[in-house]
Amino acid sequence: MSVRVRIAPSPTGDPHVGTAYVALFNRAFARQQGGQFLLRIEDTDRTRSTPESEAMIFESLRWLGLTWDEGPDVGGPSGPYRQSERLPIYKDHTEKLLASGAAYLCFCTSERLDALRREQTTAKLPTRYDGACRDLAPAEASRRRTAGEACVVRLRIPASGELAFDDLVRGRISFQAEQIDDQVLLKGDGYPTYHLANVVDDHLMGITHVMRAEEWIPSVPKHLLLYRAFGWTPPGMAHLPLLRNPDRSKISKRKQPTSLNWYRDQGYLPEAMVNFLALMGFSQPDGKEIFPFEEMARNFAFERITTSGPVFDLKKLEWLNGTYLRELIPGALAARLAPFGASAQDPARVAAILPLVQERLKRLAEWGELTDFFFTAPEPGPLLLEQGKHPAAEGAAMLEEAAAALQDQADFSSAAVEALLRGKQALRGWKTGDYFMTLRVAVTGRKATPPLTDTFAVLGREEVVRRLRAAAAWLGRAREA
RNA sequence: GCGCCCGUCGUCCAGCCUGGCCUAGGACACCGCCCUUUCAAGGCGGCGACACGGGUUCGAAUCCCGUCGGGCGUACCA
Repeated sequence: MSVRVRIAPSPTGDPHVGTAYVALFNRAFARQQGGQFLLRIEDTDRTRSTPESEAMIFESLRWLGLTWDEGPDVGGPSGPYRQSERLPIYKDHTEKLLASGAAYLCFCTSERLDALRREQTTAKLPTRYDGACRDLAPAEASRRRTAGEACVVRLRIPASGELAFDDLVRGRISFQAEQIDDQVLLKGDGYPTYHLANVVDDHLMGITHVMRAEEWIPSVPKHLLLYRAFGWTPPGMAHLPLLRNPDRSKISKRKQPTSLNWYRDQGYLPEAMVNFLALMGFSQPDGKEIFPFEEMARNFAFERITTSGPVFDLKKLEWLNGTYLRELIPGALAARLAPFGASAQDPARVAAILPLVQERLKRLAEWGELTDFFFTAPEPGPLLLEQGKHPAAEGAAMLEEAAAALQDQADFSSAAVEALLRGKQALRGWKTGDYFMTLRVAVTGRKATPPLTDTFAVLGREEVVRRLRAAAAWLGRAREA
């Protein structure tokens, strides 16, 4: 039987990094096994689901290259892939459960339930449904339902017994039935809860392995009971660790960026993002840390997945991104930079700058701040006074001399300019660091830049001379003041 | 509270299943040095962990028990 796996995100809010994480692992397994990877939208929460959110999920997963074989937008043999479009299916299955007694109708109001929960909490008791409707006579219950009384459908959990399964990454996990609550399966609005929809869909869609986050482990026994009640064989289950904030709580937007949009806008490369996510809980047999998706798929194994929750470390992501950025060929880098301002700039100039900033770029969004002085002359300012131990007068002289010499320099290549400047500096006995830093600040307005003469070559003679003179003039005025 | 999951450097990961090869290895970060006109990149080096306590064993990071710690769940949310 061919492997079929899925991710089942809820379209609420921004596309979450955790969704991409789980998608990656599922897709890697499917790829390795030559199986299918499906995308199912779990939009059973009517109050929180939005089409915008769904669209962003599609978009960001595609951005990461985590595409799916079947899904709401691409179709497939097991559709519909949006749970809101499968309501009759859940209804039918609920009726079967009701008929067999595996589930029952519950007429308790949410007010009563809330009060019950409060009492249990203050009494330090486990908060659970008290079973008020559990033993209603079926005939009586269905009469009340037909009469229009509001109700939900609850799963009837057996009074005792062990519910266990073998997690593919964690081994055997078991629960005692008495600890489990009679879960709601069908809500008052006729929509299924996660538990019902998830089990029914996974079965009907032929899912062979459920790989999802650790937070779902406690709901497995309910699912097991559902599979049993329907007479179905449960799929293999693998629970991935939960991504964590630096304080080790479950990753959340208040403590850490979680939106895939944010990572895209910051200029993290999708391939770096995928590689980084793979590093969270997965490792290559040879210890290699930089590898593409295909290589992850090749070596994927449940045994290679870690059980403890990894902290999402932005620092390491940034490093990884930098390594991917450095490997890009110039044309590719220029294309990636287009959305970050480069598309509005002179392509020839951009191309000339690229080799100078490529190894200094950690995120594409840094492009602007790293290169603005190539496009706009800096305003001479006090930073000029801070350079070296020479007085303002001498600084002005340095700049004037450099400007004069450069003005007559026909060959403006980096090497030629460097030779000229070094000659000047040696002749005058100026300290190397002092001299070049003064020139640097004069021409770029900052203390950290790509190699100076390379920068000069890109800017061109006219521009460099103009900036040197402007800075010298400023220093001259500063001396008078 | 109750249930479940987890516990190796600050962080990610290797080692654990199949005890000795571990005076615990790699990566990020940090610190220092080298290269160097600055910043990067690169090279070299440093700092730094088996949560604790018992047990099993000739021998335990590895097996068992307990304690402690962290996390998740405990919804007509997923």
